[in-house]
Amino acid sequence: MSTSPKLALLEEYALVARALSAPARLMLLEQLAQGERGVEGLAEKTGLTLANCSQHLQQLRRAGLVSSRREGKAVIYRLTDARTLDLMDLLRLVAERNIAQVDRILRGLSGGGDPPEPVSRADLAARLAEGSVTLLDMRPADEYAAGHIPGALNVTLAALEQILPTLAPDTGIVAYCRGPYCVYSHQAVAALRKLGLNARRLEGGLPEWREEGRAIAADAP
Amino acid sequence: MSTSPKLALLEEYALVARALSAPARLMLLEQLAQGERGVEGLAEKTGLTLANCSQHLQQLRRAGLVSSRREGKAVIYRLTDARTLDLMDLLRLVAERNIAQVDRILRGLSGGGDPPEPVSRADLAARLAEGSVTLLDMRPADEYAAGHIPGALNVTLAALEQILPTLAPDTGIVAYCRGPYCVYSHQAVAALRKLGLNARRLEGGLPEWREEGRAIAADAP
DNA sequence: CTATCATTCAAGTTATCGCTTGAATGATCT
DNA sequence: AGATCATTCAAGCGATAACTTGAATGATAG
Repeated sequence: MSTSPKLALLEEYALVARALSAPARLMLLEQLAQGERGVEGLAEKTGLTLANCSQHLQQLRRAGLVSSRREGKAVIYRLTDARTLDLMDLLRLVAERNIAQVDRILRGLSGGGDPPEPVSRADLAARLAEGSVTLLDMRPADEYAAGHIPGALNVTLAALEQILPTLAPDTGIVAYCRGPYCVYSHQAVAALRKLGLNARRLEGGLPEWREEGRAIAADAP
Repeated sequence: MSTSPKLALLEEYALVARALSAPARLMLLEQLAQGERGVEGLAEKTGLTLANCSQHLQQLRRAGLVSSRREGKAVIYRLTDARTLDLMDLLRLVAERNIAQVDRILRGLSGGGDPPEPVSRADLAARLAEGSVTLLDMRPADEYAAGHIPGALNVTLAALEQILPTLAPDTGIVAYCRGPYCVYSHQAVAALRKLGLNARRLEGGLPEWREEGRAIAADAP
């Protein structure tokens, strides 16, 4: 045999890991976790050039993390299955627990202080049912339109202060965004707490919410 | 800020993935899953040169996957926690399900036919308790000595045929080795089935067995 | 069939990785 | 303290990865 089967297997496992080893590809996966998309849309969202984006996507496909189908002239990519999300999540978990630098960055995002515990998805669902919470969706408008948690208000970071007066002052605020890799909800919570408001992040983001089979609202396409 | 916090975070997550993206480092992790070890021992087991092995270990440490402590002049490395094992396992799972090449290699290891379903650890424990199984430990003798499943017979692949006559002919045979990355038990089962014996692999390996809190026997050190 | 559009391929450049070799630490032992 | 041993650092080499640019492919629309 040319190379031992054991090494051949390890090469393949390593290929999967290597696919996850570039920030650009992690960004692509985060986008795909929001829902399937064509190459051009992904390139635009991530700021990659078209050709570069296509190459990254092919690498992800070789690793089995994403799949694609043709639709007219467009090629639509999507996460192969929920295991891809699991892998990303575990990767993040290991980094958060074991790498000091990650802790520093997260602390910086929270404006220095200790960030409050995130709200679990079950908790949020319960509080939404009884109407005792203001829910903010911090993602770009097009992603909000493609699907969001029912009752969520779509706000950008920049517009955050402007909508504050319209909020009921005594309900808690929960912010969410794309998911655990996304920093928008961190930044929103930091900004709100600086203003003395009782704000917390949702644990995970929209993909995790959807994965659990919870309700999703979407604007007509 | 020099680079955005989001990118900085992704760089760190990517660092963890990159640590898993070289076959040499996966081998090191497989060894460390057996138990902690010094650099020299790891170099010997994996066939890496000392300096190279040390560099790989440092990369794993930067990623938070392994930790180290000094003991006299030796530096002992170990897996940081069970999450490292989880990550390796998920990596393998994605590769097995989504990469056709992996299937081909595994089929080749099983001698062409469809490999039989592995035996679960709970099943094995039950059958060991009632004595209705012959258990083979296919790892090198020193790893067997450092810890093995009680009642297991230590055999090398080469010596497999010689010990066959000593086995009770009507009990099932279960083989295990280092864990899911290890091919010894695959090869043992293929060889035994070729001889018409009822042999199956244990699901996972010793690290998973230990992780579940099951009994381990060890020779006196 | 030709034109068009989204995507992919191919070639080239710069940076990084994995490995080797030889020297430098840093903790023990006499 | 000096010698010894395990490990780490540093420099150098060949191979590979990421990104850019420009051309090729493949499906649709006219």
